[in-house]
Amino acid sequence: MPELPEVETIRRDLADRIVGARIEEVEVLDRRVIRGQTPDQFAAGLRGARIQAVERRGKALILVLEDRGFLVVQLMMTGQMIFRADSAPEKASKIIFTLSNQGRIYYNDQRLFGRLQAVRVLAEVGYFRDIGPEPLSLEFTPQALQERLAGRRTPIKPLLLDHRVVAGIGNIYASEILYASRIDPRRAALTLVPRDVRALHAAVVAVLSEAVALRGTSMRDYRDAQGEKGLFKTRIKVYAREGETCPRCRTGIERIIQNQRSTFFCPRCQR
DNA sequence: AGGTCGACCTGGCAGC
DNA sequence: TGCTGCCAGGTCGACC
Repeated sequence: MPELPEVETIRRDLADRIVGARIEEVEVLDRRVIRGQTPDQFAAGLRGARIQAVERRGKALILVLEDRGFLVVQLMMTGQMIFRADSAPEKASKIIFTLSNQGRIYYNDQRLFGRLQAVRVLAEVGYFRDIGPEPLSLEFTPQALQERLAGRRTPIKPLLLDHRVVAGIGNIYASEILYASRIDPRRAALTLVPRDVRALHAAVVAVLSEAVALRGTSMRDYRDAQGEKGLFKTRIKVYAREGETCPRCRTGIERIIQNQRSTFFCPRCQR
């Protein structure tokens, strides 16, 4: 589900509420969301751990545990991390963490694609191997982007979804970023000239920054750590707007399939 | 190595 | 009221 802006929103919300608390109990209601360990091992490894910080890398949420390693949460399509003071499990609740501050975190996941791993070092998590730059950090420059696109014959849209190129962009923001930079999603990456790459870089930063400021996009399932929707949906220009008109030129927005995933774009002003 | 595709899951919704 | 098919914020491993 969530892309960088959504995970970052959850990270900030959780950091305000759980840093300094201890995990007192862990109830695993569906073992399929746990990776690399049995539910008993997973729970035993986390019980008693103090939460030192809540971080994020790409779309992964990282709970830093004092002297106990890390809890890495990948929400995938429909995962949620909801913090509540009262008891409120839902049908989709798969793990319940009870904390020392009277609160609970409900890991909810409709489709069960999400995964949680308790690890000693982050390198144990496959997703972090070869992960690209954080798009809202100083390391993400037009040059860094150019280097990662050089020589690639793949269309630019699926490359934006590749977290080894740049971390944290998903299917909604990939379409929005290409619209903002006026680049046709079907163009092979190696056809982008330096001016295109600069425009693309600027759009990545601008779109993701605004989406973070508006607490992400709720198309269907996304909720922040309080269970509230994000506000960026009103700013969406093309995603899921097939047949509506382009805000810039009034041409009809089209939907195509690339690597089995929908892409939305304006065929007139994206070139 | 780079590129593409199926698999993993559940549920909502449109159309008949 | 069904039923069917399509669609969904992601990642990974298996192929060519």
